[in-house]
Amino acid sequence: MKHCHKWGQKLVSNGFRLTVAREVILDILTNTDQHLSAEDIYLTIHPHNPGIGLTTIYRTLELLVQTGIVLKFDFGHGRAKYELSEEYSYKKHHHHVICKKCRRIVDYSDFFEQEQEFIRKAEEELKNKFHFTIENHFIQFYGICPECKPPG
Amino acid sequence: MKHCHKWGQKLVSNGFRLTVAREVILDILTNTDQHLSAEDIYLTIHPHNPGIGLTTIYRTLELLVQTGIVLKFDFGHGRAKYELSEEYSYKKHHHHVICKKCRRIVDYSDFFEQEQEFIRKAEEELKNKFHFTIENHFIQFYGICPECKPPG
DNA sequence: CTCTCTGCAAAATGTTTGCACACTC
DNA sequence: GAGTGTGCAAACATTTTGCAGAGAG
Repeated sequence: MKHCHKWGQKLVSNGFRLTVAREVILDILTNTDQHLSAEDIYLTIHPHNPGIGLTTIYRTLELLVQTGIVLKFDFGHGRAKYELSEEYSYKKHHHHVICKKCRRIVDYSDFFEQEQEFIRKAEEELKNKFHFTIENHFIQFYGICPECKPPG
Repeated sequence: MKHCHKWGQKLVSNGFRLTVAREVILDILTNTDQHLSAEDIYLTIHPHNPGIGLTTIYRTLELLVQTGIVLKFDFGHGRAKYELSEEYSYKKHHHHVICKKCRRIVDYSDFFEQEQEFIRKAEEELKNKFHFTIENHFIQFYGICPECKPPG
């Protein structure tokens, strides 16, 4: 067993078991650089682990979101997408650029200094003005990618 | 008839008719400061216009999104929410702060200068780096509102 | 008279739940 | 054994679609 992953400890310390299904799902999420839907994960897993059903995937993802290991995104395309949260991912914190036509999602993490500063300040301002405790933020840009752009 | 609304002209000039159902739906959207789901609109309309069905509302909203009159939001709560786009709304451009517990959505449009500047620059950068044509952006902060905060 | 728009009922889609069994501690 | 975790099938909620009729130009 490879309890070496940070998320393994997190799960166990939260009183959950590190089952095969959960390991497999977390492995997929760890080794992809994409944003996967429950079904994406199911299809990836299924050839090697036909025993793991869609239900388990949904339940595991919900668990992982609750535990803060995974982030759930809604890009408005009818199905939720999941990715490891910054703390458990090799990827840096990033925002998303989404093509309205082909639905391609591009990560964008080359923030200029201003961006970090903006977020920090915005969260502070929201705290002062609305007394919200901000936990996270989603910044998404929608547009047309070069491939989908009409020629000319 | 009150063809006076900006959206009336927009619809007609795009080759669509300004029907009663469409007018009613647009009136609701014009006169609310909330983010309405298809069902919200249906329930608001129904007492006065029992003839307008949910299907029509969905079809109208889709039409309005295509035409750019309405923006569709997905806050991850299972149903899409709609509001007039800046161009057709009395409201200023704004971002959203969402309570994770009670799902309350607060608009937030008191941008400090930095925010506008950040968006302008980000869009420019995305254009240069990924050759995306950016059409709009969604900035959402998630957290816990004061009412939902555990006391103490 | 044509073409858009609409309601109804049915379908489709993504997600959740009930239940009985399997597995771990 | 007690309690967690799971698959299957069924339930669910939201949204979409087929079709035939109503209404506008």
